[in-house]
Amino acid sequence: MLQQFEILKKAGLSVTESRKTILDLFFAAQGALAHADIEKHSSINIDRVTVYRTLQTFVENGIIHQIPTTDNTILYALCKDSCEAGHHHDEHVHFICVVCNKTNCLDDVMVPMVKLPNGFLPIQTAMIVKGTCIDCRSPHPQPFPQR
Amino acid sequence: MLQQFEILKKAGLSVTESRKTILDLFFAAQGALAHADIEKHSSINIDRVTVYRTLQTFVENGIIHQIPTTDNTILYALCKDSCEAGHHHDEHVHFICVVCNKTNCLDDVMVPMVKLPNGFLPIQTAMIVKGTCIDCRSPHPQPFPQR
DNA sequence: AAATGATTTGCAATATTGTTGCAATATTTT
DNA sequence: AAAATATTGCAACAATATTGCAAATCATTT
Ligand SMILES: [Mn+2]
Ligand SMILES: [Mn+2]
Ligand SMILES: [Zn+2]
Ligand SMILES: [Zn+2]
Repeated sequence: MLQQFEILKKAGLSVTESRKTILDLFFAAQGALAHADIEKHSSINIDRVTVYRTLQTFVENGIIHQIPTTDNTILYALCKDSCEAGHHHDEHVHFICVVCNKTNCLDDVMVPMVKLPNGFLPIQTAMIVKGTCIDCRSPHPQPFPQR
Repeated sequence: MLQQFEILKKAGLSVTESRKTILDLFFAAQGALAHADIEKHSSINIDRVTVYRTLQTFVENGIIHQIPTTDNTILYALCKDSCEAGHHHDEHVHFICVVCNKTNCLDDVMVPMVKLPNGFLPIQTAMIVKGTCIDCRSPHPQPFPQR
């Protein structure tokens, strides 16, 4: 209830209904969200355009980070406190379950360093692991794929 | 001239003009290609739909592989010989230059292993490094961004 | 609390990107 | 060369993304 307010304030952004609502969705979500997940969420009625602009603003201000995918989609997930505008600090591994399609931030698994050939100067590294999550291999798996 | 023919034959695919032409593009390219790069290539006149279907077929048959991105796009690059239908074998690092936007397969840089928390069973791992390439830091940089 | 100015939002219009069915064409097999 | 099979292009459609602008909301000042 108060948390979104603080995050937006800290980022120097106006505190609007849309932004609070979308932040809420991220807090409630068990994994990363795509634009479509937000737009099509049942209990929400925010214009597509506003969703686009909000996500962009949040990325630019270090509130959420992007996760690359291989399906013409971008996933977004909440940043940790350490992220700042322009300079993200979340080089953790992302895990995409190929069964339920849920994407987890493995906040405790850092992306390992890797030695690049001469001439390539790294700025940021992403690591995406595809596989199966525990829910999808347990005796009582999720009945349906998520996305 | 003969190479595309062999690749298509080996994959058990019909050898068609479109497929040979698109394969040519990949051989000529200095980096990975997006759908749009192919569709809009000057010296080519293949229907959008055919490009979609060709890329899909090539991926399914281990001729090209996908590279995840963070801009509602999928990049594609030629596979090495070791790739087979259904089972790709190219867990190498990909480098995206943030200046010229060229994407390189670093074929010799393997994606490092990483220990996951309990319950996450990995199948495939991707690693994308963003940074600047040598061309874009040399005294005579590329005049214009590519994409 | 009301007024002011700055920012954000929704709408409409448009552009771009992706999907599907089907007939015409090209390729492979006989 | 003919038959069988697979691919292509077109058309229609669906989904996704971008832009300008007026109305509404939010922050700041009085
Ligand atoms: Mn994350
Ligand atoms: Mn590659
Ligand atoms: Zn799962
Ligand atoms: Zn470059």
